[in-house]
Amino acid sequence: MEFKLNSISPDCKARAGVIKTAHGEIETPIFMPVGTVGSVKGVDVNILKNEINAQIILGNTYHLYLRPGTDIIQQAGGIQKFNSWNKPMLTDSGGFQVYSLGKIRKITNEGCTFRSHIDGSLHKFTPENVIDTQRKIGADIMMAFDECTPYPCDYKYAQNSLKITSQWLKRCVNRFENTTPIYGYHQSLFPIVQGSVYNDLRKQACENVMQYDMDGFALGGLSVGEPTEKMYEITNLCTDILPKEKPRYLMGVGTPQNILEGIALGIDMFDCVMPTRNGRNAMLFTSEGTMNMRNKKWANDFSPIDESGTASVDTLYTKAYLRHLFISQEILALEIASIHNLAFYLWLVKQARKHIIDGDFYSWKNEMVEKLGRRL
RNA sequence: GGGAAAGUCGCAUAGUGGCAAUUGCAACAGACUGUAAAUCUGUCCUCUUCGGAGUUCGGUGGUUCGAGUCCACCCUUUCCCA
Repeated sequence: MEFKLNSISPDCKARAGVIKTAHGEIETPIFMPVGTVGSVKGVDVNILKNEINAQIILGNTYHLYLRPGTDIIQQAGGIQKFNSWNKPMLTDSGGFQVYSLGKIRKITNEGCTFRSHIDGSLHKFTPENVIDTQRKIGADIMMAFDECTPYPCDYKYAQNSLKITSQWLKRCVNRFENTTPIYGYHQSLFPIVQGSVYNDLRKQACENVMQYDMDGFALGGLSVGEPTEKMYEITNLCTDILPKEKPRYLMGVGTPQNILEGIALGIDMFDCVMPTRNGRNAMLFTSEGTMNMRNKKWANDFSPIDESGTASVDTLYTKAYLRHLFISQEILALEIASIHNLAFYLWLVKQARKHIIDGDFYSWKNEMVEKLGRRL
């Protein structure tokens, strides 16, 4: 994998670059739609490519391991063939499930045992088998196995968790370096910086991950409930330390505002379930603010969903119709909202990139953030 | 004409002497950040300084300390027999 920086903002840390992977190029900063089980919920691959202009999507090791299982994916020739996406993919390691499945998992130094959320069966994830599984899934970017710490998280817990995550990283890297891709193309491994909201732990975590010459670095354990300012503060601290010539990925972030601020702080990659999940729950993000499409005020608003939207659904359908679909619990509502939100997110990062290259990102960003926070 | 059953907060339901009154739907809001989420939460008779206060269960009377619940009559609806 290659990363080339095209330009850096004069008045903040925003960067525009290009990541080259075996499945194609990714222009950064980029938002990566989440497709946990190998599918971006409610959105077909053609729409993802042609309407949304997605360049890379996520999959999840834990979910794909449980279903359909790595055998099937291997028989298909890797995840990009299995889901017909055939473009860059990234798999999360299951580290987030260490956090989100808190009640049905147990962490040890060795790894983490999970109860399947599907049938309750017991499964053990270790840094080694998580790398093996990600090799079998075949994403271009694999994530190290970590513990995404909860918030609030006391210092002692964060410190101990970071110790485990660091040990796991060492084992992940070791396994990564002693295995080869199954499908003949290069796969990268991104370490994850943890350390909760503690500056010294984060600094220590950054220095720890930097000892490995990996293709990119991620910030994890943020946007889990901490104050937004804290998230920015930690992000800023980390991007000051992490190597400039490698992509930085802020995991699980976030709102459109979070993404623009993240870009200003030197982040290149983002992913979040928000555009799809909130879309399914009737929330639309637009350049003028957010809308709850279930609200009565849209009942007879026959204006386009988003006049300035880039997806065809934005001008094809009206707000009143979309509200009707949500109220009637029609599956089409979820699809339209997901397409709109993802197209908006991808439009947003593309604009950000353009303004970074043009050199006026910072002022544009401030203007946008103000608008994005509105409630329509 | 004769007989039977039933009328509860938008709709549908629960309730057979201590209830502002069950549940579902609908309605109206809110939440959602590396997806156990097409999910979850709240409001849903009126007013409220959120402590409460005031009016309710087809209607009118009555029994009772107390009635959606018991009694009488009336009104309405449904079904059955002529």
